[in-house]
Amino acid sequence: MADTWQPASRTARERARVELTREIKEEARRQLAATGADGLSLRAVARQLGMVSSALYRYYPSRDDLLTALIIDAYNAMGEAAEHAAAVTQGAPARERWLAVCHAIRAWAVAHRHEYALIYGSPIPGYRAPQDTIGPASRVPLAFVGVLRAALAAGELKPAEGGGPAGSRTVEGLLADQAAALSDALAAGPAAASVPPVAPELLVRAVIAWTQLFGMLSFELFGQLVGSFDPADAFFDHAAAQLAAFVGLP
Amino acid sequence: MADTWQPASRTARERARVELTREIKEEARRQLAATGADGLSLRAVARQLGMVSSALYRYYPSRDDLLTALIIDAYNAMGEAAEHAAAVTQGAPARERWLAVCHAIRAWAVAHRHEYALIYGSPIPGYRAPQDTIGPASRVPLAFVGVLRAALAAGELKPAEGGGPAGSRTVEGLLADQAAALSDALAAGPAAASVPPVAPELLVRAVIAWTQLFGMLSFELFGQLVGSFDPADAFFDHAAAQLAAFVGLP
DNA sequence: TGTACATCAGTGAACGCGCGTTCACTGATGTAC
DNA sequence: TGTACATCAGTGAACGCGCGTTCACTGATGTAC
Repeated sequence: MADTWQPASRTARERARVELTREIKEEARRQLAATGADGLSLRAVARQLGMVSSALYRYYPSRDDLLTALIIDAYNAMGEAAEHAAAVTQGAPARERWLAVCHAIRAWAVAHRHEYALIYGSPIPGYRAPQDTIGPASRVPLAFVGVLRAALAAGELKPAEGGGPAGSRTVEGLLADQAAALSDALAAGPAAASVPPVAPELLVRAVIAWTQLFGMLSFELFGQLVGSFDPADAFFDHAAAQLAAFVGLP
Repeated sequence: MADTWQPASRTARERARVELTREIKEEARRQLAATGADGLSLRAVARQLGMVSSALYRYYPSRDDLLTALIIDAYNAMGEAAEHAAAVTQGAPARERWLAVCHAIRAWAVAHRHEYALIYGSPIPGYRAPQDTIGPASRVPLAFVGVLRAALAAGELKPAEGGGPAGSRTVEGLLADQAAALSDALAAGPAAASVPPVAPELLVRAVIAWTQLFGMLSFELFGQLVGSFDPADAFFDHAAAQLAAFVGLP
């Protein structure tokens, strides 16, 4: 699922190349974790690996390509954490699964703050993300959608209604269009097939929950909660529960 | 409210110093807006101002001090936008005021993306925020609290209840302690006096709303919504309305 | 199995760049008598 | 009002640093006959 495997890299050269490509990326990730994205320098990576900086160009054509590899890996790692939580709780009540995914994501983020910042923090100046990142980036939201779909299929999900005290705000206008388009894209997606479609109203709620979740994470990791809910565990638990209720999983 | 004024800076030297200190900061802000925080270089600022880089050290003892000044200014600018929206809508229904503050914050953020990233994006590596930032940083949350307090006093606010379909999750344990401490801090704060205290339950809801709001902003400004609700206006409006309902302003 | 040639990984030097900060200096502005 | 001294803004050169990327090269690994 993660890396594509050459059956058994034929020549020693090929084996060495695969290995070094991985080692370079791993050393880069180590430096990223220690210093953050701007602390990442090709020269430092090469130094640590005992090679000369120009040698790295045999493996990554530029610093940006190395960064891209790290970004994709980070998205995949977090996506895998989310998917794993969903898979492990298959069959459990949807609310439990939802919470499990939330917590898995937070756990990953807390354990990989700099990688989190790399993908969800301020954009890196001068860096433009290539198309290859959008697949990995959507694994997290898709994990949530998966849980919601299963809940729908099992009839566990209260139809999006009664969110605020005055009941649900209706989704209309441009927002409805965007939601419908997104819903169509999901229906056409790979994992779709014969699962129930997600109503625009629910989809909007899911996206709200998604932004809320990452808003909390960014605040926690970037130090915005220091004066208030600093050890954020209790706050996060509570908010995640509210979110579950919000998407229809009381 | 913003800057302290020398009655009428006595000597020409003093006047020049005040002015240049401001000009340096403004040029720095211009470069920040153009390139982002790591694009900010003392030498470039000096160049643009027609002086030699070492001259800046008469005004700011180091790059970090200049950065700090920009950060404080950014917090103050956004805080002022929020406070202004609250002030202008004084007397209006609380829900309207809430939405006005949300929109004012977004408007500022969209118009000042790089300044937004400076204060709400990934922490700058090697930079530690001094104490002076926490006052300005809390103006936005305090603006929300102010609106909620007024709503409480006017009896407009439905007591925090019925958030999710299954009713409000209760606030207990460590979370309750943290909320109580925060509530006390607010009661002891400057703008408090004879206004009604904010119940922990409500406070937690307010903080959830706060994180949600900035979660959306970060996603919008940092490009995470590109595939879904890209022109985010409709989505933001909808979510802000949901948030108002969530804190008890249907 | 052995030789001749092609491929490719890694080297080392260099290019060209920009940065933050320090320091001894000069000349103008301010102050005290 | 005028002079003597102190304060301070701005200069220019320098220190010391690190970076991404290019390029001609060498020597080892792989391939074809």
